[in-house]
Amino acid sequence: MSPTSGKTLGGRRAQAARNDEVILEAARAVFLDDPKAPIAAVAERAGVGISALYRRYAGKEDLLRQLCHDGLRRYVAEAETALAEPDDWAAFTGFLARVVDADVHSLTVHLAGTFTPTEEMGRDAVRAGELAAALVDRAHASGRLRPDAVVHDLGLLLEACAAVRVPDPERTRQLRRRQLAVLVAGLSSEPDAGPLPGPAPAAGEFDWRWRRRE
Amino acid sequence: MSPTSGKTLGGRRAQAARNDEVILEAARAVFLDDPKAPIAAVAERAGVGISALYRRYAGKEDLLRQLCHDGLRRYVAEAETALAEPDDWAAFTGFLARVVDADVHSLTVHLAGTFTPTEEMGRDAVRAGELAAALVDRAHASGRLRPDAVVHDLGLLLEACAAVRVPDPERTRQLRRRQLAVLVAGLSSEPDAGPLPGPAPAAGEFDWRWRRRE
DNA sequence: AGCAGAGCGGAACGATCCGTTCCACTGTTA
DNA sequence: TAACAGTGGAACGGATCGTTCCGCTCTGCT
Repeated sequence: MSPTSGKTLGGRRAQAARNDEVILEAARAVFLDDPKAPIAAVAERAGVGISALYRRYAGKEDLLRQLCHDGLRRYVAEAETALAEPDDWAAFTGFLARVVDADVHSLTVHLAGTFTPTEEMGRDAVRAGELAAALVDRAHASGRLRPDAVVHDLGLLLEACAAVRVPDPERTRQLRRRQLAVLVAGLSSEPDAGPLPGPAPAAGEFDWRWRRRE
Repeated sequence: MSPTSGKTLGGRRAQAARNDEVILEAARAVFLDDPKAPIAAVAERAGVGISALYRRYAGKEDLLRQLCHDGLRRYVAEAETALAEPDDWAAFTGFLARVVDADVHSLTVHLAGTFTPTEEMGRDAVRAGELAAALVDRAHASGRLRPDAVVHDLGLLLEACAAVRVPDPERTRQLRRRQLAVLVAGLSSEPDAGPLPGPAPAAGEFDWRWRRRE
């Protein structure tokens, strides 16, 4: 059986296909950490040479654009998933939680402005806005969202959560969930249900900021 | 009367004294906007030459350190002012509002790690932590702060507000106040009092992100 | 009046960084 | 075994930035 037929690729082709994923993953991690990171950092993180990058993307801008677009699509997908949820308030809060967990906001927003967007991205952005508006409308309809909250407050809220960042990704997720809980409680018109989630932020947890960055 | 005597300096000396302020102000504005900004940008913004900077500071790191230390001192000062306020909850919220308005968090945190801190800064940082803890204790004592909130939640909260940024500084302040209101409401154990402050974020207000940054 | 020098503007320099290109090499496919 | 897709990484050229330096101006003193 020829290696090109069937689903399983062997040898070099498989390596190349795997690299597709590895590179995207590395790029995501690197540019989330520092939007201005050099492209060589992506290659290093992925454990590949620079050529492997330039074989797939016309240049840095192309990679950034793709990455950002992926984030936007993820946002839209999460919104669609949320709209399928019957409970209005749960749809709203679940959407926020998943978007925060996926770190989508950093991808779409902090990378914006570093490339010229495509028309398709513009369309997706409009659609993202519409879906978010629908979620907010339903949250309003449920009566649990305070009346003076508007769609674009979501932007501030997501920004606030994305701003929370510590070296450990899992801990970052926990702290963001906690932050989100406070924000959602603040947006709710009803008294809060449970306690704040996750281990509370501790004393030495932000000292790393003061370590010399190179 | 000799220009060197008395308080009023004339001519060149006055110009120099004025430059002291102008340069610090420009540096604040520039590095708040972009912590990695070149030193030439500070000079340009201040309307002076580069020499005027190097006459006052040994180098970029020196300027950054001073700027950051100023922010830290401002934080401490605001905390002390707040502690003089009789009402426990008002002291807490007032402190947050003033720190957010002064944009102190960006100065101390986003500049940290770009210079080697002095011992005095370490002492001031400790003191800042103590004062913040005192404010949180009093807020807890008032009964309006939800019991599971801790001192270091303030760090997250301030970070969240600092993350809000639009080109216009005054509008930035308004949006931050709104964000702060949501967060404070979320941290409060009692139902919220008034509506969210300020004009709500509007549709086209975040499009600037997508404009090509140079 | 005249001089010494503080204060300053901005060109020039050297170091570093970064995106991109290029070439030699390797394993695979036909 | 010939052709080539895929790759690693050195090398290049341009850009950026911190810092230095030189010449000028205006001031304050003698």
